[in-house]
Amino acid sequence: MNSALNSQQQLAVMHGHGPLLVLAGAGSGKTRIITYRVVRLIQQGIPPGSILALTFTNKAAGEMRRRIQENTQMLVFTSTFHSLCAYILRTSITALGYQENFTIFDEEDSEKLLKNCLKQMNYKEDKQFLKNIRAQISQAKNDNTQIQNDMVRGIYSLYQSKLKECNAVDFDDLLHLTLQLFREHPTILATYQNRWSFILVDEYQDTNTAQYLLITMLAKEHNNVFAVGDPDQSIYSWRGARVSHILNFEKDFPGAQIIFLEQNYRSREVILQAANALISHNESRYQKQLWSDKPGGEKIGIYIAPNEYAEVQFVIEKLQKTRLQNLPWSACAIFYRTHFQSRLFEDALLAKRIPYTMVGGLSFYARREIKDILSWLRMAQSGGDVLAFSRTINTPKRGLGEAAIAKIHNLSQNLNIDILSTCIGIIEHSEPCGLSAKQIKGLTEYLQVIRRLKGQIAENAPLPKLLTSAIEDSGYLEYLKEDATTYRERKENVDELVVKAMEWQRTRESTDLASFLEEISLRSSADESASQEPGVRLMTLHHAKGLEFPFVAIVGMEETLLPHANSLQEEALIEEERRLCYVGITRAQEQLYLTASRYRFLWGTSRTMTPSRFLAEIPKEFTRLSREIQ
DNA sequence: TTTTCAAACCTTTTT
DNA sequence: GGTTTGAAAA
Repeated sequence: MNSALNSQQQLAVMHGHGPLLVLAGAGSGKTRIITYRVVRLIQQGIPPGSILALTFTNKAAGEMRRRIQENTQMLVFTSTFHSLCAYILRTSITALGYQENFTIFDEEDSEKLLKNCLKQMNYKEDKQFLKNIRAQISQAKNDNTQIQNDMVRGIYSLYQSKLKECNAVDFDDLLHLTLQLFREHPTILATYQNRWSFILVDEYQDTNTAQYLLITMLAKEHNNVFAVGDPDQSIYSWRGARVSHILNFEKDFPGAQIIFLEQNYRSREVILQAANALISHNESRYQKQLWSDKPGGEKIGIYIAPNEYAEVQFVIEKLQKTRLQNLPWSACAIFYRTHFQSRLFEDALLAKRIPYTMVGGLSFYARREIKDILSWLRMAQSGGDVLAFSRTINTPKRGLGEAAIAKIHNLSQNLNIDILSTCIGIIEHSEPCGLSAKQIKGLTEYLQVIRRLKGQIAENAPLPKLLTSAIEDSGYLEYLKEDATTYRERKENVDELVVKAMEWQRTRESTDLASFLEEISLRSSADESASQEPGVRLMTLHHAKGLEFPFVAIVGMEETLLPHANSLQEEALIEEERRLCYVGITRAQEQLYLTASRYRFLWGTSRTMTPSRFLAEIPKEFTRLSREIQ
């Protein structure tokens, strides 16, 4: 199997013990190297259970696990950092004062909770402020730093205690609490240090400090870290990723070796030359020159459109031309900087009856009806989940609005018991709470549904059954019918959820509710898109990382879009935008188009746009101008 | 408590 | 430009 590898790749795959950093350019077979190395380790007699492979998405983890299994018939622990942490916390979180059936809050949940905090502390609740505080809390957790500002620190501590009350953790907590767990309980850390003697990390350039610390802690015992990454593809600094981790590797892991992979197996030479030229405009970077053994290729098509409709039209024409060369639609991809740009392309593709799939965007599991249904299960599983409570208690209407929820919540604080127990207390022990007779009746009905669900969970009822109960017994289906305009779509989604649950149950080992809910909360929107689906791919440049397509169009190549307006003030941010553009370009195998528009309708008015500086940074010899305008 | 309508927001990227 | 949110009326 190693015969297909070049000498540098072989060195990496055959590497023995000790830390190794593979600086791998775009398309140089990064992920393949990790997979091969794991296979090699197993063939050498290393127990599969002592290998840990970390990837950026669940989808990548799944693919790697599958390939390793195909080659060795062995199962290896492959996961994202977040899934790994959820796994560790699931068995040990009680040491930190949470219950082990904790819930993982998504963005929406944690934002709502933080908003409650602001309200309670009488701070203003406007979006800007909320976003700012949230970013600071997130940064503190990901950077492993303290918050300096007293006010923000106060909000942070209230937010954390509310999370604990809900028996919930947010995304960043998964990393942060695992770090805390390892620090405060060295014996727990030791079990994992002993268990995983070989640690492999993909996309190392995008690890944040918390993730970096986790790796160093876990690897302390055996010092076998195998990290693969490309500093030129670091595009997540806004999420706390630090390129310094990859640049300091030799210092952090003494005795580390470094291997460079500079042969690109993906793109035509002309595309690669353009990419090299573009990225060389970044001041702060490691010099490297990627080369391709696929000579020539069609020059890069550049088109500056008079307006956004002409831009869309141009891309569609090129798509149709490509289609004539017998390529499936799924061989084509359109990349854009921000999600809202997808709209025009969707409309046009729909009109032309060209099939397409959007990667990312609103996740299936983020839809309102899906979150409502899942909240019933969350509530039945963990009675302290205040957000799940307020989501379910009055949907459908039971006469228990915001005021009633506040009363129940107050009582729960006074009695110091969770929200569900409080409700039971009100009904069964007539705990005084100031609710009207009608509201008491509503609450009784609500509890009956929760009780039935709890009973079914206790009896280990199959998941689809649980979901159907949550949908039907709760009166949710009737509630959906109230809005005839959305009923059909929502009903379809709800049915789809049951189907997904059946599928899930069929393919997993552990089929309990907790693992189902956990997997859903950790699944990113990028994980959902099935790669077998037909159709042109629409996605953001961030989503494009790790993928490749024969045909690529990067659209909206304009100042304030790419580079984005928010990055124009700082050179470091512009360099990250340039890397983003570089990632996009290096996804293309055969054909690449870069397009911009002179005018664009934004925020309700037509605005004049300037072609992106990145277009000018690509030497003319690699491009051809399509249909010159003006 | 629920419904309705005007104002406010939006458009960075995500595990 | 379209959607979501909040304050006032029913």
